[in-house]
Amino acid sequence: MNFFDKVGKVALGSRLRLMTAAITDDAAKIYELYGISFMPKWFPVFYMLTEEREITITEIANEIGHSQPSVSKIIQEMTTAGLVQENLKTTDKRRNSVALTSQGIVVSKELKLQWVDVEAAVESLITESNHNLWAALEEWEFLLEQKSLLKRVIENKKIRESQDVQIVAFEPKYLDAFKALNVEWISTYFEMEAADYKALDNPQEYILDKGGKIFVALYHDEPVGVCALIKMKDENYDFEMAKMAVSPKAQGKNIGWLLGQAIVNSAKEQGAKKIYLESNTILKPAINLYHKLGFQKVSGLATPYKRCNIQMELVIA
Amino acid sequence: MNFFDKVGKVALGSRLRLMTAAITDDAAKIYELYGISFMPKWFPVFYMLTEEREITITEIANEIGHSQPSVSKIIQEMTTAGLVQENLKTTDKRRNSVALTSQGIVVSKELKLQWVDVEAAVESLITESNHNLWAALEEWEFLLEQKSLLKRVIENKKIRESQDVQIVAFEPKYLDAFKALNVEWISTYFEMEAADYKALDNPQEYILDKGGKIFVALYHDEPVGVCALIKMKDENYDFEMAKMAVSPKAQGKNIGWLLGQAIVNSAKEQGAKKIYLESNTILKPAINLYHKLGFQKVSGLATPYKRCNIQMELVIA
DNA sequence: TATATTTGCATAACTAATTATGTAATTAAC
DNA sequence: GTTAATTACATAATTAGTTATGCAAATATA
Repeated sequence: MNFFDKVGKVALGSRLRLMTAAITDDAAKIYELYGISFMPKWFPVFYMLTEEREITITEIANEIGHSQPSVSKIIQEMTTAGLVQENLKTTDKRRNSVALTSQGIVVSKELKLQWVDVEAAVESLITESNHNLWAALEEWEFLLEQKSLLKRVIENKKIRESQDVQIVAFEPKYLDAFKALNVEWISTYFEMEAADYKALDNPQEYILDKGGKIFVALYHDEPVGVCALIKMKDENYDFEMAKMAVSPKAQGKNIGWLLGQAIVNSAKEQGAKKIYLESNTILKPAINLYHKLGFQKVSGLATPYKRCNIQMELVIA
Repeated sequence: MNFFDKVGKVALGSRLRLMTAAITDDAAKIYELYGISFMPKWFPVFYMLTEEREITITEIANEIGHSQPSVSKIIQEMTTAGLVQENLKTTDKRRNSVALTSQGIVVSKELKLQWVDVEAAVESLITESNHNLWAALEEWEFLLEQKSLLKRVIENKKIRESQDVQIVAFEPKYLDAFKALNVEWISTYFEMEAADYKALDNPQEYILDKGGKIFVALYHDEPVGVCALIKMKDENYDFEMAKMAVSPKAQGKNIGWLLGQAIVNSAKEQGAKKIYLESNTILKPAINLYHKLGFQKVSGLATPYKRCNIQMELVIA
């Protein structure tokens, strides 16, 4: 059984590598066949020179997708072979403007015949096949430019891992985690304040007994995130979302989003009309998350926290 | 405008190389993302080890399409990293039978999660695209195994060049070429005989005046091949095809085939029923060509040539 | 059974690319 | 008009593979 059928599409890179090797190995033999002393790797650079009368190293590199040092070396080799002349007069003395020599032009004419034959051979392969490799490459270049493979994998990882995350209601055994996770991030960016200690040391008294809720995110049964819904004594707001903390070790698993949704759903169930929150604009990913949850910036409320420089609310439809 | 749109499909190799680079660059970042200390290039070898409990270096190399030294080095690296154990007991002491260590098995379990995510990402790309890159690669591997790109290019070259070949009737100005081309090949393989000199020195008298024909193949107006249709005084045969010669410089342009067809067509026009020829079995490409033209082996006729060890005839339908 | 050939592997040398780095020339910023 | 930043390029170092080579073990052959 074929290796790639066994491994599956994780091996796309390996499969591409082998196909590339097969094609470029044959390319080398094709150059031999036509008896032109020309190295296959020169091809893209040389092609550019047949199109543009004069062009600089960096321009070529950008156009053909090679690195600048690669083009630099190839130009040197082709100069040695007498195909290219360097350092043509330019106003900018840093630039190395290059062009074909008359010998280079002769070789280009011989090569053009070869290119016609190769093009015809590739065309015949495309015609014979059901799946157009050339078109597939073109399309994939576009798709990967829109969203790289890396980004796509990150998304899949997030989805898979968030399936392993459980959001559960607070229990006394999570008391330490509730405090530790909050202390961790607060003391990283700010200083702990009196109001923090009150809530973190006595969540039962200050949050739960007053009609609030605390949710804990478990990843493989380990508490890695917490968030509280705190009853407010305000005519405008029913609840405050506060004390959201996610362990840095567990980032990238959508845990903030899952906790936020649990909080919002719980508020809805309790008939809340508006949820309030306080934060700080240096916490960009957090602010971003609040936006995604539907929170909008507001202002004007008093706050016991020094670190608060932004206030937001969510109006429940 | 995109480079590849401009160049055309000659640049398939370059385009494949860039796509391969894009994918493998992202692969490296993906390994980082999962925090597993594992080099991307280990992947195919490592995968084989997760499938087979014990396997030798060469077996892996054949399976994954790498060279043996490549696998050898990768195994050494993975051994240093503690993932693989080498030199497990085998009867054959040349063989290096390798397997995962217990640590390797642990890593394989972590990697399997990653593979699932990557596979899903590639699948999503395939779904989004009209042209299935994975399927195209699979198909092209098959097509290129059937007939390599090199072979396909050689065919195209032949076709293109045979379009530049003209078959014309003999004229006195081709007298020297007619002799020289024949002397060239005859003296390479055999020795010139008396019968050769008669016909080559006096084609007018010995061939044309007796109702025969001579055709000359011109490549860029240069005579590069000749062939004669000689009237026979035999009850069975109307003509003999003889004195076919193609310059080694002009080989691979289908010239033999074109000359042969001209001869056969001319014989047909003159109402011939059977054409005869003499040759030698060491001239394999020639015998092959005669077969393609429809000649079949016969025997029993007298011949003035020492070098003749095979006789053939073409019955015209 | 001695000898030749083949096989399995490691090591060395090479290749075609890449990133990293240094330097001179140019452009921008104060 | 200095000084800082940027640009264009060459050179060096690195990488992931490849072929070439040599040696010991195993197998085939005379």
